[in-house]
Amino acid sequence: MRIGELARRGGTTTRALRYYESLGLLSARRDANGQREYDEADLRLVREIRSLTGIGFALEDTRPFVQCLRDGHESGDACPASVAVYRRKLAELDECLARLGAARERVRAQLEEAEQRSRPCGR
Amino acid sequence: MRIGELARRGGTTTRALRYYESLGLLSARRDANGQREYDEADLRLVREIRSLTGIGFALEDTRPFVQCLRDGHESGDACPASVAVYRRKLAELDECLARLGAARERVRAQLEEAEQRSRPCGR
DNA sequence: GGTTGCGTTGACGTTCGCGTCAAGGCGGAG
DNA sequence: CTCCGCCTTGACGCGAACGTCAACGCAACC
Repeated sequence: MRIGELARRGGTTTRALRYYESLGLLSARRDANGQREYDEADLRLVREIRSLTGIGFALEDTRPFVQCLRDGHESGDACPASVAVYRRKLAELDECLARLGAARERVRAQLEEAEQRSRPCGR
Repeated sequence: MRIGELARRGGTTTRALRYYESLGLLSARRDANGQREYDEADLRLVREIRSLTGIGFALEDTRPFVQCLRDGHESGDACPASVAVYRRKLAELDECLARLGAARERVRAQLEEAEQRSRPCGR
């Protein structure tokens, strides 16, 4: 299949696919006219990338998963490097959740205080 | 006071202050040499901006608070527009927390699953 | 022959909040 | 005089993940 079909089936755009290629995440054979030619394995890679970035992974973070699939594993997270990314991401998410939770609490307190001031005498 | 002192006392940089001015958040009188001249009220504005951005507010979100102080209110959040930003931010934070919490759960589940596969027979 | 639809590369634009030069002016100390 | 420290404007850089446009080629259809 060519790049347009891969984009449609992968739920993305041709621009994104070329971008992934520029990062070395994807590679393509070329046909007689110099057009990129992909197969089902490439579609699998694209779906892995989109699935992970959909969760909030950076493109760089998807690299071990893609490599894992390329190495013939049936799942992108079957390799230690991928699992390490999971762990790191989990820690990042926990830290981010803590910061946001603290921020939320500060905003909530400020809001409450401001509302108190606007109704000085109860209720 | 001039821009360097305002930056120090406000806990930021001269570059940031000029940037705020370019956004219309800050304004400055000029002395005979064309240099920016600030007073304590300006310092107050800068501290309001820094305080809010420190919580995670975008610079645009600080505008109502700054305007509120300029209008003579003793607190930047004494105006309805500021309180509205509080509410909006609170909602944004809640949504963000929900998304991140869901992402965290997905990653955690993936991680657990991957670890199961790597130790097929328990323990 | 012209149009449509697919592909190609290259390069600039976007968003945010500044950082980091560049090139110069002004005032005071030594 | 030079040097230092402060100030001025203007302009480019950054990082992420592409969007968008330009200008072109190739194949098929009418």
